[in-house]
Amino acid sequence: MIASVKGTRDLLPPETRVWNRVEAAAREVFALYGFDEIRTPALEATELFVRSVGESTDIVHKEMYNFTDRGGRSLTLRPENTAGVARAYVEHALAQAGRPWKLYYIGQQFRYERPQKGRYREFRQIGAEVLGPADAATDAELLVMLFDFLGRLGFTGLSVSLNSVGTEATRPAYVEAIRSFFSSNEKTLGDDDRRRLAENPLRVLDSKDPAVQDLVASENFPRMVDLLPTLDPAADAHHRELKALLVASKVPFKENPLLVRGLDYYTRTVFEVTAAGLGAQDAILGGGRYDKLVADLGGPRTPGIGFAIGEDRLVDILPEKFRKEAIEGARRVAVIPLERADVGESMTLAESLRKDGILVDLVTAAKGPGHGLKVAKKTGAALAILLGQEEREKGIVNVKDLARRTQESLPRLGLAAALRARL
RNA sequence: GUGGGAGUAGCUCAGUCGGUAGAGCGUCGGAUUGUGGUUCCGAAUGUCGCGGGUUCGAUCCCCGUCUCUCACCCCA
Repeated sequence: MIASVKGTRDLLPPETRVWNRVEAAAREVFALYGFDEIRTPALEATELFVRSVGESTDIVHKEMYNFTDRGGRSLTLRPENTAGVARAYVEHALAQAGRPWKLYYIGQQFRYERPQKGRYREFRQIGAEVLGPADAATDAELLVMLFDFLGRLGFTGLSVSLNSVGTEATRPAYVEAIRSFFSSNEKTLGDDDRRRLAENPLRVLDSKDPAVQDLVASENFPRMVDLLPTLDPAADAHHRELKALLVASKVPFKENPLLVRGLDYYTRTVFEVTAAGLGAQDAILGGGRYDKLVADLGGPRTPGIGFAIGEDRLVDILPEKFRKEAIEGARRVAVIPLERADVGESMTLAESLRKDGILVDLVTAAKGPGHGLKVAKKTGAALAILLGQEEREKGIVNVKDLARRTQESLPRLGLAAALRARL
């Protein structure tokens, strides 16, 4: 047997119904906010991720599926989708349109990691990006849209963690402050945190080491939000305006001065939503502003902000009501011809019912009515229509309610309406 | 890349102190050839994850490996 490759999985019915409903809700909500879909290739030049996601990240130096193609090009299966969107923005000179671009995507991403709960090598993300505007209202609107979407899925009690990590201009000063703080506490740092401090200092704020967590939570630990008013008054004003807008829009958020993001391109606003029930991988979505990314990719200096939702994780903790409704879906009718001679008539009947908008599953190859009913029940039909010689001659059908175990004879004329009343 | 747990029938699992395996559910056939879910009878399940070692003999012990799973790392 050939099995699916490590860290990938098949999504089978009826689970695919749930995924489809989630994606349909995303498309619906995002459209309401003026977003359009963008589809970028799963395969990109390796250089794209090196320059955007950043060489200091694990994603780039050990988690990418990259290979050299037959033409000698270094290609990579995208580990995230923001870089691809930014690349397309530059490549197609979208800046020339003189308008903000509000884009969303739904698609597979690939990272070569050890799989665990909520973490796969092939996973799906639903994301949105706004390219152009840099004002706080853009950030706020994006989060309003996000919670509109989450609310539609039935999530309650979720809240977004919010922080500002400053800009490219202020980052070095902040990193310096972090390093000097730890210079006196270096011995409490483990190997991982020592490495972080050297390679990607902001990540130390994310440490799971209790001793380090205590230090980071202590009063004299430098926090970006505290430094912002002096280091970068504009970013500080942006941050404060965003918070005010979120309060006004009733977006549930919590300030978290220790929140940082793993990707190098984030500036100013960063946010994350975590949820219970996902084990150690508890972030269902993350995002932030990336005001320098487009310029880094050779485009015109264009600010941007976006989020990416881990669809696999989202589906994993989806409220039961939404999941149930998606799986049960529209109620269906099974049409069961009793004999071979009844198949033609059954197909005609099925077609006419479908024209009236009824979901019909024609059960062919049934070995007798008993077997046909069994199959109908197993495929989840609500009603079963039995059609044989006797029914054909009388111009009726026998309709069984599979849940109630009742049967009644109904005339062929006006059958669709009669069925709809029973579905 | 590191560490823990697990791999036996389609599914959930039991079992053999080393003598090539069983239950329930499901599937298939029949009782009932135009009416299912109840009941009864019968049948098929499977290189016991894969490879090697020890042994007269390994599903069981040992080693390796793969996959799943949880955690670290990292992140959605």
